[in-house]
Amino acid sequence: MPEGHTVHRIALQVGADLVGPPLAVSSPQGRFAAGAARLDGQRMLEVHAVGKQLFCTFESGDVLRVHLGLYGAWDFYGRITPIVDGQAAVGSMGAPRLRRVLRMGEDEREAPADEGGLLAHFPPDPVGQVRVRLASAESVADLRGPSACEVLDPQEVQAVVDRLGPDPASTEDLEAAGAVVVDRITTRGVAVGQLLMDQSVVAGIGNIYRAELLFRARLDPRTPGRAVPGDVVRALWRDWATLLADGIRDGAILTREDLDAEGRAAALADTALRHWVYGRAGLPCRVCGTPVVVEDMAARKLYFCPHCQR
DNA sequence: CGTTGATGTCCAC
DNA sequence: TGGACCTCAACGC
Repeated sequence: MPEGHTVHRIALQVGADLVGPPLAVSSPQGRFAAGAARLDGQRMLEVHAVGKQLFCTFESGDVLRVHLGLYGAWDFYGRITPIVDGQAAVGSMGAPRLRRVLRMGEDEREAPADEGGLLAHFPPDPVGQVRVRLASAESVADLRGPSACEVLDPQEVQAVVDRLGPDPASTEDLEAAGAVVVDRITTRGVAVGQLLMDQSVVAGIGNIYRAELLFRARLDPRTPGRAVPGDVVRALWRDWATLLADGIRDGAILTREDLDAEGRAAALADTALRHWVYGRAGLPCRVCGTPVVVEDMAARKLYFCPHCQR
């Protein structure tokens, strides 16, 4: 579920509803009891995402670092402020609603407000294994299934960030960041398909964005980094910035630029229509009709069109 | 109702 | 390189 766009959306949601007031921080599951006790009662001053990492800074200077791993998720309850223009902008007229979001899958699930009677009472009882609950008087965020959840000091945060490549959604100077990515790709003998997944090369790309970026560039994922022209890497970086911004806006990975408004709406409603090649092994390439290939690359599934991507 | 696999990363061998 | 982590939807029977 979580490629970079998801984590940036979570940062926006946490920022909208949990930054500011004193928070009750707990670990209903118990596995984060010590960390929760350290944060309990503090205000969150700031939250931001870098790549797939989420950082929440508290007034003591403690920073909560969360990585969702393969199947982590946040559930929000209570006041949930709309975060994105269009459907509903931060600070727009859109009224906050009682609902639940960000539950598994590429899609954000908005469950009926009364599902399972969860919202009959507020705050709702934790469901299942909740590693951390952040609760204000009006909003609750529950974290489940993360691969990382820990309290760091600012120096430790900096060390984590320093190990990450650029993230276009947390970088002011896109061109300078692009130069870093060009250097980190064009000097390596490793396949470009592997390098795009390497968070120390460029941050936030996961298996779907990897496959789709390479298709959009018509680039063979197996090409060694040093065999990819610098301007092609530069274009990949700019395309990543575009796709990431779209993903943060849409709450979904929709990479097809061939769709009209109606087609986009259909694709947002149906994962099977969203991608050029990801998840389409054996199905005809949407451009040339050649069956899409899937093969293993560094223990992950790699999808590509053997005709278009040469 | 049991099995499988997934948008990720780390660690031991 | 393979397993562990830890969760749940999708699928098969």
